[in-house]
Order: sequence, then C-alpha cells, then structure tokens
Amino acid sequence: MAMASYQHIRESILARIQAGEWSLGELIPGEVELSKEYGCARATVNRALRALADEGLVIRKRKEGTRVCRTRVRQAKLYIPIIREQVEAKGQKYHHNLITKESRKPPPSIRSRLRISPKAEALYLETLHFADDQPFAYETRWLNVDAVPNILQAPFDRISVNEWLVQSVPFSNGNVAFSAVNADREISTALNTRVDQALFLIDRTTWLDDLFITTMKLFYKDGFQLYSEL
Amino acid sequence: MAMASYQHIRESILARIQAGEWSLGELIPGEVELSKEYGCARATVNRALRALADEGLVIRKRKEGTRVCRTRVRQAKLYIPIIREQVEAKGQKYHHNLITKESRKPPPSIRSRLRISPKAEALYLETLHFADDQPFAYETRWLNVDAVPNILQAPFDRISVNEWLVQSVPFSNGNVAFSAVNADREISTALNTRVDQALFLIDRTTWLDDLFITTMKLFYKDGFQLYSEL
DNA sequence: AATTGCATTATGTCTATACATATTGGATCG
DNA sequence: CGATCCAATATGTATAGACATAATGCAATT
Repeated sequence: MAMASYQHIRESILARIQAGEWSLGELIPGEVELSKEYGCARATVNRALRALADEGLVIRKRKEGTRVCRTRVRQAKLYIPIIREQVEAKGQKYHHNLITKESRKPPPSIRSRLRISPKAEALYLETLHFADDQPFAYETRWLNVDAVPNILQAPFDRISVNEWLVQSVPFSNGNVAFSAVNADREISTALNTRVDQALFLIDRTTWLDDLFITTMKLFYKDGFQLYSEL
Repeated sequence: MAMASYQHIRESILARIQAGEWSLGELIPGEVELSKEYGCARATVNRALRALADEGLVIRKRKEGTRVCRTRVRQAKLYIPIIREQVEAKGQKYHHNLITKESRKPPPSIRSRLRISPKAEALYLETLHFADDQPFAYETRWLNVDAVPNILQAPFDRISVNEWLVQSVPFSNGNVAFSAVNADREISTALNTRVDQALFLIDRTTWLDDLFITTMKLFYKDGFQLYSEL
C-alpha cells in the first residue's frame, strides 16, 4: 500500500476543502459522520483531522467541531541547516577559517541576553565560511564555556564551531531572528562586498533550560536567500 | 488533569534526552519497554515518540528503533501573519494605501514563474502599509484575475489585497524566500528611508494546484525582523 | 430576569488487540 | 563461500470501545 488510510482521508478532505465543498470558516462534518462516510473507525478520521489541524488548515474545538481555517496562519517550516551542508548542497566546496578565539567580557547588549553574571567572561569566536574559496558567511559567536566544558578540546581547525555544537550539545530552547543589515567596513572586507551592501542576518541564541549555551550572528554574503515550500 | 498522559511521556523522554541519559545518536528503549515503564499502552508511548519525531528530536525506523537525533535539523516554524495583525500586535494603528492597480503584461521574470500564457495580462498592484502613519512595508503584487474573478469587486480601499486574498482564496501550495536587498530610489522614497538601506524582503508565490494565483514581494522598513522560538 | 444545573454533543485521549511492513541476522542450501 | 529464505523484531497503522473534557443551550429554580 502506497499510503496509509489516514493519509488518504487527509488528502481527500484537503482536496474537498480546496474544491470549495466547505467555504472558509465553515464547519465540516463531525468525526462520526466522516468515519461512516469513509467506512473506517473514528480514530482514523481523528488522526487525519488532527494532521490537518497541525498543518494549520483547520481549527478544531471541543463541542463546536472542525472548521476550515479562515485566516490561514501561513506557517512555513524553515530548516536552518549546517552551513557546510548548505554549501555542499549547492555543489560547492566548503571550508572555513577561524579568525578569532578568545575569552572576553561580553558587552552589555550580549550579556543581557546571556543571563550570566556581570563579571563572567565568555568565549568569543569569529569564523569566516567559504564556498569554493569565495566568502559565503561571516559568523560571530559568544559561548558559555561553563556549559560546554569540553569545548576547549574541540578541533576547530577541522570542524566548525557551528557544526561541533550542533552535533555535540543538546539544547532545549532558543530563538532565531531574521533581518537585513547594511555591511559595515569590517564585515564588507571579510565577505568581499562593498560597504553598505544589504546582508541577510540570522541571529540565534540557545539555552539548555536556563543555562545559556551560545548566541550567534551569521551574516550571509549578498545573493543569499532562505527558501521554503508552503 | 493539566496535561494528557502522552504529553507527560513526551516531556519526560525529552527531559531524559536533555539530561543526557542517552547520548546523541543512541538508541532509546523500544515502545513496549517504555510502555511497561510508564504503565500505559504502547499506543500512548507511540504517540509521544511520534510527536518527538515530528519535532525532529528523534529519528524512528522500523525494526531499528528510535534514536536521538544527531544533526538536529533545526526547524523553525515561522508564522507569516497578515500585515495588519503584525502592526496591531505592536500596539500601533494600521492603515494602507493602494498606490497602483492596473492590468499589465508582466515582465518575463514574473511571467515565467506564473506559468501563464505569454500574451496574458495580469493585475499589478502596489500597496504601502503604514504603522502609526509611518511607512511599514511596501508591497508589489501580480495577480491572476482568471483565478480570482470576484477580485474586481473587492473593496481594496477598506481591506488590503493581502488580507482579502488570505481570507477569500484557499491555496494548495506555494513558496517563500527571505532575503536582504538594498533599497532603490523608488522604494526608499516610499518607505522614507535612505537609498541603499538594507531591507528585509519576503518573496512569495502561491498556486491552487497548477493554477497561478499570486506572487508578491514585500519590502519591510528597516528595523524589521522576523522572530521565532525554537 | 438572572442564575444554576443538567443533558447533549463533538472532540480529546486511552486501552487492548491485531495485523502490516521494513529490516536485520542467522539458518539453510546450492 | 555465497546466495537465498525465514524468523524475529520494532515501529506503523487500524479497530472497537470507553471515559474525559469543554462548551452549548435548554430547563428548572430562585
């Protein structure tokens, strides 16, 4: 069987929504009725409808029923990959260059988001990522050494900080922000672009519960775009 | 009961992963064993593990078992809201200004992505969105009138194109790309920023099956960022 | 008229059971 | 030795039945 029956039902209902059988905001039949119609158990319809609800296509409420979502919360699932994979996916050769690695007292703007003590130092790293020997992205990172003690032994000449962290440290929560910034002198030099070039910036911070792990800014070379199917 | 039992189990297993009970890439106990441990049916554990798999925290394979995900595919769910809601969520007053609305022959760059005939015309719209009477975002849009016939009656002085489409037209698929661009003269004037200012750009196209509906570029005023929890 | 309470209803979750399916590894046979 | 087959195994899916829970609206009560 190519597809499970709950998948079939999901697709069928999706098609019926798209065909306009029920208009936006309208109630669709209940689980019991649909299960009779499709000749299956209620649990199977339930799973299909739950799947649609997870995707944001319908809204379900107890007692009220299931209705076609009116304001389609367009949720795009973004996969933020490891930079090496991003480069290699384009068929280009990846390497990176560790520019800075030193313990510093973080500036207030960083310290506040770290939730660490005012006097504590943190590891500061700057990395330049290359695709086919062309600059691809410029990364600045603050790292809580206490949270990741064995980081000092990590072979950052062979593996990037980014990748080492992803593979070695679990994390419980964090946030990302995407924005656009103008390249300053330093970054434009590093990325070999003009000053003021618009750059795509990913700003990410991660914790393990309340323990700060790392915060990072990633400046992509111009032309980069983050893509997602809906 | 505050939480369903499968949720409890999900959280418990998540905590055990984060506590390092199983290291990255390692197999965790099977469903039967866990169901005995938690004193519940296998289906309940199954649901918990499926949830974790959906979130990208574990990988499951038949016969092999469930293992903690090594390269955590960091998937961020992005909610792309209606602009009015975005503005009002910041506690600001929203209004918009329809600058252009006319039928045109789309340029090749647009036409190719529309999958429509070479000679067909399409509706071209330019909208400026305001937050507290300050420019917030500049939108250019191409729209397939054939796909949305009743669009010509839509009251675009009261409701924005964006919002009308989201509420009136179902869509089956599409794509989004996020990037950074430098403001040209026209856009910088509209948004009241300097030329060359880095702007966050969302570029989105949607279809109903193979029927093109609309493609849109949205230039956000500087300072904007797209935020998401992980 | 306002409040309280109860039956109703649709989804949410759980259980026990069964069969399906993919995959591994060992046993068998040429 | 190598190819093939088969049993074991862990997850995947489906079913019927049960109880939980939230929300609605009607009915009885104050």
